[in-house]
Amino acid sequence: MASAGTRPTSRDVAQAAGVSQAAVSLVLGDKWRGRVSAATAERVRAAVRDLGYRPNLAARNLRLGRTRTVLLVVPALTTEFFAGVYTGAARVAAEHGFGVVLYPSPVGAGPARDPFASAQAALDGVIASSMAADAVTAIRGDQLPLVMLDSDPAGSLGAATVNLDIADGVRQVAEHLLGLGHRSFLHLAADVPSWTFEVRARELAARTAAVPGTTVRTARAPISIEGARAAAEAALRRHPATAVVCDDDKLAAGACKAVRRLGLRIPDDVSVTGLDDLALATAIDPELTTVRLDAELFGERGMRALLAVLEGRAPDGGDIPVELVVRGSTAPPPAP
Amino acid sequence: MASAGTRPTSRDVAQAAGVSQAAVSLVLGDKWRGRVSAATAERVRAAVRDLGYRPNLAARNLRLGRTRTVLLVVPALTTEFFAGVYTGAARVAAEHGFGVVLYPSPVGAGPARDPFASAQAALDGVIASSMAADAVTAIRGDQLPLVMLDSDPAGSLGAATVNLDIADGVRQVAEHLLGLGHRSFLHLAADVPSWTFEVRARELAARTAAVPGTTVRTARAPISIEGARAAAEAALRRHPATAVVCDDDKLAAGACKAVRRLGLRIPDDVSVTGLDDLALATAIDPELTTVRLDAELFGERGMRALLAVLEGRAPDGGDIPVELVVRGSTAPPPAP
DNA sequence: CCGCCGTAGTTTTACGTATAACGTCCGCTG
DNA sequence: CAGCGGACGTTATACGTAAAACTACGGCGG
Repeated sequence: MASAGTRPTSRDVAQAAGVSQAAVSLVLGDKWRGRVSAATAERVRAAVRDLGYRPNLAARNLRLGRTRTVLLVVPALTTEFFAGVYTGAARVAAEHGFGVVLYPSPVGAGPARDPFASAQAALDGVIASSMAADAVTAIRGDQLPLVMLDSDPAGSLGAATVNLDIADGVRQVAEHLLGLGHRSFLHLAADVPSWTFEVRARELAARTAAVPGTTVRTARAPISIEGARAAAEAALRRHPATAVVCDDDKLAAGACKAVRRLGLRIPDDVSVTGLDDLALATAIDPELTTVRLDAELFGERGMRALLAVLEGRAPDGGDIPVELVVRGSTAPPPAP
Repeated sequence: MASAGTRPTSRDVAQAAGVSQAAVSLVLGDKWRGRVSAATAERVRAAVRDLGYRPNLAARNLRLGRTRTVLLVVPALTTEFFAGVYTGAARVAAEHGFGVVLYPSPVGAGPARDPFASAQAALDGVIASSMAADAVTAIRGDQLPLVMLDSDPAGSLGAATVNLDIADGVRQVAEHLLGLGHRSFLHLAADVPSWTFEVRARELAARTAAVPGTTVRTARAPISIEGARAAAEAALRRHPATAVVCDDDKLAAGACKAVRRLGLRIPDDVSVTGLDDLALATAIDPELTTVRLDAELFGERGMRALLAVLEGRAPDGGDIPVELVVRGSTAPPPAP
């Protein structure tokens, strides 16, 4: 019996059950068939319960050379989007006996201190949002299996990638607004250097360029409601537009405030669209026309891709489809 | 030199530098003064850089018997509040060489599967939100140092607690509304069994009871905008009120939608208050009068308390002050 | 000249687990 | 009846690190 205050080890269990430490390991590892009698196995399990034994994970990880733990690197958790990503990833991970540890990259912290130093856990692999890419560069030293979420397939450090079909989402938004008759756009862009935001800009430009007489101006804003409000208000004051296309729902919420400040109504005078479909989208009035992203599926696919890499298989590709959700913030432009 | 594909160990470094493994450990642990010459130490560091050596954390954790990692157990990450808690806790942790791992307790998952099985990391301690208390009961088996956030000091499983002064926040809200002249209240309560929500109800009842002629009715709602809207709408339809006090900002956003659905205006006909001061509070129109909680300080204090417990010191008490933020959603009630 | 201390290391051990390798005993088959 | 294989274990070892215990040597005070 271990002295009080010390956690019991498998050896303590063995002693209590009157067997060797190896037998305990076999029973707990469920590898005892044909090696230990059922009666002995039950005696071991009883001793485990009695002593409240829990295996020392550090020792197990050392012995096995793997941890069955992966790190999910996300930008700051100020949006519930990554909650969904985590949920999806964690579910798939659990099905395969893995755990997921979250590393919210300190926002704007530059090329972050090594995430491993911070999340001291020993890891088998990493899933990283491209929005936290600067934190990930530190990972390249270690040759840990890596999956990038929403990253440029070309320049993704050679890692596997899983992407949402953002281009299709922007296409749907553009065609919805063009179909309503809008011809003058403000693109409220996120002030974040990230491939996925570049895709938005590129696709919007391409779709509007296809319709003659259409103008698109761009304003950049930090992803915060107040920052977006200020940027949108300034931009609209200089160059009025009938449609404001925002890179995400938070920016759209700010844009709505800007429009109202200018004495205009939504959607009668100005239409506004978001992207994400957060809770925020239905909290504001009118509710936001936006693009729904399936965050959980995103996380699931990310985890599946990482498992594939870990097992030496090729991750299966294919972008994740997205869906336009039309609500009350879009309508035909006012008659001239 | 380790064979390609294998991570170099401290022994590989030792061989490359022409010293013993122990010397490497001394140099890396910064305990070499008087034990290893400066020249040799530099040779070791060069070898570390050359080989790209990184210590095996599993081995270190096993050897030291501690991990310098703590677990932060939170309810689902669907609010940015816990992002702040994490940030604060992680900052303090980093100052002390600790890392923080996040475990978002699966919402409504009942007495959760052992969080350790999920977050496979070996841990030195746990900080847990009382809203994820059911997940924490599993922890009691292990005698890990535990700090509870916003938990009943009486029934907190004997763990240290750190609390926000929620009672004071509710008091400020009540006096603000009573001062404006409101006498008929609806308390939109969170449908979550948690001590901190009980405190809200108790304090609101106490403050309003002090003013004759005041009525308070209670409606319970799940913490989601749509759920809150439905609950508030039904409650207001049965018993009109001039002030809706909500247990958090999300509920308040739903309440605002309910009020508008009933054809009433905010704040002219009905005042609404929240609690949290999330981004949501300033996203809606009018902006929400609410109580600002300092999430980062909360996380900081939680981590400091855990460090105190780990070092055998007594955590210093004292609730964290909160602050009423008056915005556009509250005004005097309409004249009768 | 002896003992002692400081410097500069090395050798050895322990952390707790998983598993390969090794023993027994016994019943059965050829 | 020799021998063999399955059931039921045990013994021994390795994972990579940190640190205690040990070695060796040069200089210096008494």
